[in-house]
Amino acid sequence: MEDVKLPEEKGTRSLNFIEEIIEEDIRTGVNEGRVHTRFPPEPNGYLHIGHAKSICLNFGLANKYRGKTNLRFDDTNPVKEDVEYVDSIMEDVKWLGFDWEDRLFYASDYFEQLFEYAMILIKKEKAYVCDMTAEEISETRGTPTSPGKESPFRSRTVDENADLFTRMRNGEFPDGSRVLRARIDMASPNMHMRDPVLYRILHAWHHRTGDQWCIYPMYDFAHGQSDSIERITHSICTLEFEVHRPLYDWFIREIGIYAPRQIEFARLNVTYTVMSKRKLLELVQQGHVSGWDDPRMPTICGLRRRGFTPESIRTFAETIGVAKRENVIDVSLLEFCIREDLNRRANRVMAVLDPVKIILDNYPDGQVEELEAVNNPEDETRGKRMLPFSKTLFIERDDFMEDPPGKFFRLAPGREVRLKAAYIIRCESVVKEPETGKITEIHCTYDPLTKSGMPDSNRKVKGTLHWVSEKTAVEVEVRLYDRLFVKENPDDIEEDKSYKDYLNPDSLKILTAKVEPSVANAQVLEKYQFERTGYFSVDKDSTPGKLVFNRVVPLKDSWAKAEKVK
RNA sequence: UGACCCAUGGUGUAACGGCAGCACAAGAGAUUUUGGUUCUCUCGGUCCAGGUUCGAAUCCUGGUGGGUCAACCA
Repeated sequence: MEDVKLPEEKGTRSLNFIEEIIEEDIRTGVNEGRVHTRFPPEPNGYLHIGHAKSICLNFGLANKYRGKTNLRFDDTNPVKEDVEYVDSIMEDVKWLGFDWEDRLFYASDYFEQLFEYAMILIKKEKAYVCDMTAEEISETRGTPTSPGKESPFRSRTVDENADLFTRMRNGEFPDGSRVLRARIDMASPNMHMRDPVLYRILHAWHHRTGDQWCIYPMYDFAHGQSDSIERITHSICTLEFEVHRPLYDWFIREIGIYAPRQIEFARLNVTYTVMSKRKLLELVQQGHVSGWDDPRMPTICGLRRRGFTPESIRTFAETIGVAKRENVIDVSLLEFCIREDLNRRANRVMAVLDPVKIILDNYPDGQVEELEAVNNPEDETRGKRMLPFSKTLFIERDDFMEDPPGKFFRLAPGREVRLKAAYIIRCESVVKEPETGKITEIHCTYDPLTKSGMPDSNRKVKGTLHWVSEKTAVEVEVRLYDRLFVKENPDDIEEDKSYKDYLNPDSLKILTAKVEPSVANAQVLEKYQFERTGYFSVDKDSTPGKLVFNRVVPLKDSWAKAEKVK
C-alpha cells in the first residue's frame, strides 16, 4: 500500500489561489500534470521568517501534488554574494524540515547557456550592445508617464552586436562601458519593457565561477530561463515581480524554450518586525543585535536559537495563508503557534526568576524529602521526576504581597497557598531590611497532611506556586526577550532615520535564576516550560558550569493583564 | 496624472451566482496542584455608487483607498 502523504488533509479544506491554478493545470493537462517548484534565494543574507513562508509554500505545494522542489541559488551578482550565505541557507531550509534531494542548483551553473540564449536574441535582432553610461540609460528610459528615447546604438548590425558581446565576454572592455540590452519598446507603459539591460560587465570574483566570467546576466535575464532549464512548472515569487512577468514571458517566447508560469503572492509582514534584508544587515552591522542569530532577530537562525521549533514555523506559515493582498500578520499569531507546540512537547520544571526566601518554621531542620512531580500534565507518557524539598525554599518575589488587592490568589500574610507537587503553606510573618523595607525572608508553616497525593491533600486553596529548594537549586542565566522595535511596522522606517529612536531599549533583560536540579544537564536547544514564566530553550552560550536559557515566549498571563488595565 | 495588481470583523484567511465560515486577538463562564492548559459561549465584517440577476462578497461599469514599477540589485 502507498503510504505517501496524500494531497488533502481534510476533505473540506479550501484551496488557496495558487492551489486552484495548479489544480486547474492538472485538470487541463498542462505540463502533463507535473508540478515542479523552486525556492530561489540570492545568497546575499540570512533567511528570515518571510522566506519561511515561501519555502513552506514551494515545498508544501510539491508535497501536496507529489511534485518536486529545487533549491536554486540566484547568484548572478557576485559583488553581493558569499558562500557564508549559501551554507546558512541550506542549513536553514533543512532545519525547517524540507529536502531538495539531489536538486541543488545555481543560476551560475547556467552562465554558458544564458550566453547562448543572449546570442539567439542578438541574431534575431532582439538584443543589442549599448555603449551609453548608466546615467544616460537611466535618463533616456523616460518616466512611468512619459516614453523613453531609443538608444543611438539600437540599430547596430547583428554581426557588430555579436562581435561586441563576445568581446565583452572576453574581457576587452572595462566595467560599465557597455551593456547588452533587449530591443523591445522604449514607449512601453511597462518600464521593464523599455529595452532592459540583459548583461553588464563586472570584473568581479564569483563565489562559484571565480574569474571565469566578467559579464553577468541581470535577474530578469537569468531567472525565467533558469526556471525553464529546470523545467519548473510554477515559478512562485512575490508581488513586486508582477510587473516583470511580461518580460519573463517575452524572453521565454523569443528564445523559444519551455515556458514555466510565474505566479505572484503577497510577502509576509509581521508587526514590530523588520523583514527587509538590508535593514537586518544594518542591525547586525550597527551592533544593535549580537549577530544574524541573535534571538531577537526574525531570521530562521535567530528563531531557532530563541527556541522556536520547525513545526511551529510550518504551522505558522500554514495558518497565515497565501493571497495577493498586502498583509501584516500580528506577531501574537507566531507566539500562539510556538506556545501551542511547546505546551505539549516541553517538560515543565520549577524555576524561580526573582527569588525570595521562604522558611518553613515547623519543618524539621536538615530534613530533605524527595517529592514526585509529573513532567508534563498534557502528556502522561513523559513520566515523572523527583524534587528535593526542605525547610528553606525560594519562591517568586511577586508571588508574595504584604498588602494584596482582592483578586490576588497567591501568598500574603495569613493566607494559604499550595506549593506545586508539595504542601500547603501559610504565611506567618515577614522579615524586612530595616532601611529599604525590602523583604528578605517570609516565615511560613506547612501542613504535613497536605502533601500532594495524600488523602487529605485535596483541600482547596486559591493559588499554587512554583518553588525551588535553597540547597539544591541550580543557578542559571536567563535571557528575557521582548520585541526589538517599538514601531508597529518598522519596515516603514525611512532610509536616513536612525534605528535608535525606534528600538526597544528593554528588548533584552538578563537575570540569574534558580532552577530545580533536574535540569542541570540540559542540552543546547532543549525546551522547557518554567511554571508561570514562560517557555525556555537552552542557549548555545551555555557552558558545563553555567546554563543559559532563552525565553522563547512568555505564557499568557491574565493576572498581569488585569493589573495593566487598572 | 501612465501601466499593472489588490480591496471580506481589530489582524489574517475562506465562501467560485444560493445560509458570510475559520484562526489569532479581545470579552465572559466552567475546569484546573499556578491566573497556564483544556472546554463552552460572546463580540465583531463584505470600501462606495450604479447595473445585470429570482438571487451578488462573488459578474459588469464608474468611483474611492492601498500597493508596485523609472539599479548596469534580486
